[in-house]
Amino acid sequence: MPQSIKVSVDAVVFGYDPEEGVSVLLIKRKYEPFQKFWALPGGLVEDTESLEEAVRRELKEEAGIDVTYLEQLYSFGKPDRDPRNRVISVTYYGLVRPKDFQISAQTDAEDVAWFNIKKLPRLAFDHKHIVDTAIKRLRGKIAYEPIGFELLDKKFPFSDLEKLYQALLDQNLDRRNFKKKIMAYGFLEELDESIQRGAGRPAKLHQFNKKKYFELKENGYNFDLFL
Amino acid sequence: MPQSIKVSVDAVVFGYDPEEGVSVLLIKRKYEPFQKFWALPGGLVEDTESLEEAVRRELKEEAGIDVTYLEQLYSFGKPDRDPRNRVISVTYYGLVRPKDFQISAQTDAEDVAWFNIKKLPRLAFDHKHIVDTAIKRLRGKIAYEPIGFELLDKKFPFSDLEKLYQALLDQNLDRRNFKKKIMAYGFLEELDESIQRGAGRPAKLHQFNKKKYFELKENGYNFDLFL
DNA sequence: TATATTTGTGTAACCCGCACACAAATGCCC
DNA sequence: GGGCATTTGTGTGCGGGTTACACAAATATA
Repeated sequence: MPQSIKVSVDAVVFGYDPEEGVSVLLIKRKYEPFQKFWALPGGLVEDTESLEEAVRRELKEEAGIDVTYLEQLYSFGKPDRDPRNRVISVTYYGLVRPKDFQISAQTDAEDVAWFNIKKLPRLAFDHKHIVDTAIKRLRGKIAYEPIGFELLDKKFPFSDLEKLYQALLDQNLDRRNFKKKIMAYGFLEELDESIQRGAGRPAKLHQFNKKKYFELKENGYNFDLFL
Repeated sequence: MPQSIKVSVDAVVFGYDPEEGVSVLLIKRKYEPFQKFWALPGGLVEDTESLEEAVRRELKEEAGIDVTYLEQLYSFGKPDRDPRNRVISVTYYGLVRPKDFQISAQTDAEDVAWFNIKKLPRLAFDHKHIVDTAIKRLRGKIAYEPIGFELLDKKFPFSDLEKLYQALLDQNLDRRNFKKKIMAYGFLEELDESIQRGAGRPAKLHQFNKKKYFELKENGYNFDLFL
């Protein structure tokens, strides 16, 4: 008896906005099962594409976005996770700057939207579980790799970074110590430009130097930020 | 056109012996492709079993072992990783006490053996890459979770633990500081028994207290051992 | 009996993480 | 225009934890 398992990919795409906090991209299902439920973007892998290609294709097709950072999360394979037939899902999580894209519902989707990770709706299939796994992973990851920058503008005030970490880790950070630690690594550059947003003293813009980061990493540097 | 992708599981099972170092369990393939090549134990997932069940079944069938610790590693899905047809492999890594089992080749396998991770033979498919990924993951993991004990006897001299970490991390550790740090966590108990192996002063036996570990973990303790 | 081997143990220096408060620059309201 | 609210920006000191380091104890072996 030949195997009859389907392979799909699903993506947890995170976005960030200093005002809105950390969000996840969801699509509203047009068809059964779980019609009108919100769900993760994803779909079946085609025979000739790699897993990562499949994810990027689906994200483009279903929501019209390209992620700047994409990493495999976990593979979910319980026999009954899809009521129709056996589907194992290889999941990924991605980071994106929401302002860079105009999201829009395409075929198969009735709607597309960003949801703050603290205010998620009911999700289809085991997608809630997948999102939880992704959040846990992201929290762990930012503690030892500077991927947070993928969520910020190219140039950003330092407070954006601080707020991002606070939103992700759900805890307050001491501004002075945080800046000291980050700047000590040497991959974050302070620019001469400033930006003014609302009230308060203007903030100097900062920029992540990816090349410098990789140089340091090559030389066996390591980056544990916090406990 | 329906999808025609097969799903398999493969396992990187680690074993340890204070004399031999860290080893991986491999099987010698009986059939093409890669006939007579060494490869990871694994095989196609059956329609009704979960991924983890599939791994455990294959390990039992192909090598006659039960692992004490098993965790998902990564899913490999390049279209051409199997020359016959499209197969994506969900891989796991496991830990086992080699002495607990008498490994033996079963159907499909011409032979089964432990190979020191520093002296691996050429491997079939992309299995070399999988093993490398597993080693990297294991190295990372033992730095923040005490899973090393799964590789040691229930009762062991402290030097076994020290040697295990040195073998895994490929670096020397200061005995006094290492013991201080480990014992400070409070989940390792020093017993009254001693053991004598070869020359030298007899060593007191130690034992990992799993229950205590989980208590500590519940209470929000965390365990980063080294940089 | 002497030698080699392995286990077992404490202290002092140093570095890093953490706590902590006030001034500077701007917007906004009156 | 002045005062107030808001946000950014910056340094020091204390304490705890990590690291470096050496010698005695217990046994096998020659």
